[in-house]
Amino acid sequence: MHETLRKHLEEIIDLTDQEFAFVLTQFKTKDFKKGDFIFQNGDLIKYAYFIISGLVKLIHYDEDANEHIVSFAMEDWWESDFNAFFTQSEATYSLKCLEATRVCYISLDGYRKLSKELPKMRIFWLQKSNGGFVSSQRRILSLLTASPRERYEQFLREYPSLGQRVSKTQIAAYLGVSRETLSRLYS
Amino acid sequence: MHETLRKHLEEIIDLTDQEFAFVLTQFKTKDFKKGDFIFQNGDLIKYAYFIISGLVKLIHYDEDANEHIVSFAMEDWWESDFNAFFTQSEATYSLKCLEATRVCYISLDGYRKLSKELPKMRIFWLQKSNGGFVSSQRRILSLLTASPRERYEQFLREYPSLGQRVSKTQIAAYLGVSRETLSRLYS
DNA sequence: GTGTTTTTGTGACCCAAATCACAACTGTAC
DNA sequence: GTACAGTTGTGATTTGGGTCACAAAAACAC
Repeated sequence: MHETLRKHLEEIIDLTDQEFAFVLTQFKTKDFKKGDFIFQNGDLIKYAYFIISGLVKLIHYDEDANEHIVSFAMEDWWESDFNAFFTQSEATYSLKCLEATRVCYISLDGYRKLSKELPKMRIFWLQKSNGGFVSSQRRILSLLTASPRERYEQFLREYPSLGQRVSKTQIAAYLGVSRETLSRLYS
Repeated sequence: MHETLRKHLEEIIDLTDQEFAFVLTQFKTKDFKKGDFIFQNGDLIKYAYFIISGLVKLIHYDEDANEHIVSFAMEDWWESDFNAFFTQSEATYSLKCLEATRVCYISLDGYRKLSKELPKMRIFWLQKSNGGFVSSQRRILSLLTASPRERYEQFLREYPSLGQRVSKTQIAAYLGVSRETLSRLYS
């Protein structure tokens, strides 16, 4: 099971068995059921989560309790309220499971310890962070320029598997359109 | 003049005079006039830019040649088409000066050399990258949830100086609304 | 299985924002 | 100074997408 994590790390950096064993000392594993919250808006965020299996959504509730999806995350992705994690403060987002999900999670201390004792982890995290930044900018551009139909097509192109795995209601909340508008796009 | 860069780095990491001197060997400086392009859509992106003074916009042109502003960047900010920079490929964005602008720029080789010889530079870049990611997510949320008026207010709160420095037309292209709609917000 | 909740499609209606158009008001160049 | 380009406000008109409402179809619980 930890092989998933190892393979993920080794896409970017090489690790000896000892090094990986050390990495693992900083992680714990936990299972969540469909519908569970990994954390909620207002919680103190102690951990960053690596998803071994399953599917989650990072959401924000507006004043009218409408849900907006900041991102989906599935197998092999990292997720957290990273602002709250790095500043060890309270979440403005919530993380909710769309499927039964298994995660490995690490504390900020663990994160720092790994960075310090195993400097190549910083290379790993830097690359992940850059990747996240670049894809956020792509999403901003999509929201600025594209019509609902185009956004939906981009979404399907970018995450083909999610087209099936996730309800239209969820996709609509991710694209920033109403459920009804999304429904009418392909009719 | 290089003091701007040094102070900026030292907000995150400490540097000796020698270390900073080494950092400087990897940078060059260049001046641009108002209206100049630092790079354009299609250019091979060799550099990342640190802005010493001035103001630029990172833009994308859609099929109808309408301009959409992905981000503004001013004194003390980094900017580039980071995807193109890290993969040494062609820009999908353009970077244009809204004011006369002086930049320090660094190549990907320089970036790597610095990271290697001065590992704390990785700490610096990781922190910058995380910051960029977090603020992009905030912008995504704003585009998903907020009305044009709210987005404008958030913009003024986040970048009070830009409210004066930048024309309404530019702000509208950043907020994703038409010039006319923005104009009607405060009348 | 049956009953209940969630998801999806579709119609009717409405409104916020886009678009088009024009005039007044900056600048800034020479 | 005059000329010219860019910026801003504001009206008239259109339209894409939101909202409300309801029914069919899946998914889930027990």
